[in-house]
Amino acid sequence: MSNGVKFRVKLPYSLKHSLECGQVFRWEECRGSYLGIIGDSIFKVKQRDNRLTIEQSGSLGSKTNIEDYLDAASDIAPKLREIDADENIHTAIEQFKGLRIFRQLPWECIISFIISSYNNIPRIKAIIRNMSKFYGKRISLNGYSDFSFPAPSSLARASVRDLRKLGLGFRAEYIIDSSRKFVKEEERIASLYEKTYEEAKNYLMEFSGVGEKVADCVLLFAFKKYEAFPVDIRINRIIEELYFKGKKVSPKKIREFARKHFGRFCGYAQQYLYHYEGYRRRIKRGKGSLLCTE
DNA sequence: TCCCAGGCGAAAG
DNA sequence: CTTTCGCATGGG
Repeated sequence: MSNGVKFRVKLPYSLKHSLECGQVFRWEECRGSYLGIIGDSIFKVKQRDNRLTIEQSGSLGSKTNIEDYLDAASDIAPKLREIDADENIHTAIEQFKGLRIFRQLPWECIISFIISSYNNIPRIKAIIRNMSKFYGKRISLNGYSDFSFPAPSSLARASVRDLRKLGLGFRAEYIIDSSRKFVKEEERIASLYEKTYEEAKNYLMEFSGVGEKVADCVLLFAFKKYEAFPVDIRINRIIEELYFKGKKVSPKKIREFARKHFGRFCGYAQQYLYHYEGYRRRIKRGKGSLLCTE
């Protein structure tokens, strides 16, 4: 069974760019719609102009607030105006008009980004699929079937051997340790919404496998801390190239530069630049003919 | 065979 | 304080 819901969004809003920019790992394009899994539900979402049509598996009483997750109620134009500090970011904003930062569930976000470390996106997705298959439960929507994200208690009980078999590698211990901590301290996690960026970051970095970058991803993608600027290899590279003449710069310096240069919503700048960097690389590697930005 | 991937933690400088 | 190194796994 499924429930249909419609939302009006304030443009610019791009479901496509938001789902494909690398902030989420469990969404797939499917004949003009997108199918995704959040918590115990499968969602099917379609955008037509300023309207989102959403179907959800399970009951209406489900605790996942999809409108909030999809950032369907806010207007990003003011934020974009604030980060629009130069020609580079301006181009990225134009290129991916409507890209939104969603609001993910803290649990799923923490685990997903622990898995993301020293890894690539196709493999991150595959590992999360595997994990869900073995530690989640079967769920379905309109004949389409999949598995829920594993519950904290399920992963807390897993063994290193079993997790390694799913391809987690050296991250298996991180996942188990962090799951146990999460189970013990779930109330503290919820309280992070009211904490400052620094306080919340210090706490998140107590989790095994969570350093500065992963903590910043969780703060940005699950807690709406838009001053978080996650610096991974791609962001490091493109900031060096665009703002430091290609000279080597440490992640710490990159973060400090970004916070000053793009302002209090620098997390949004990060996501546009991250997606923009991937776009530029694809053009360079393959079909260099279309839409060269030089 | 080498290189890379949305880094982290521990060790060394 | 900053820099360096090992880490599992799979794809290009």
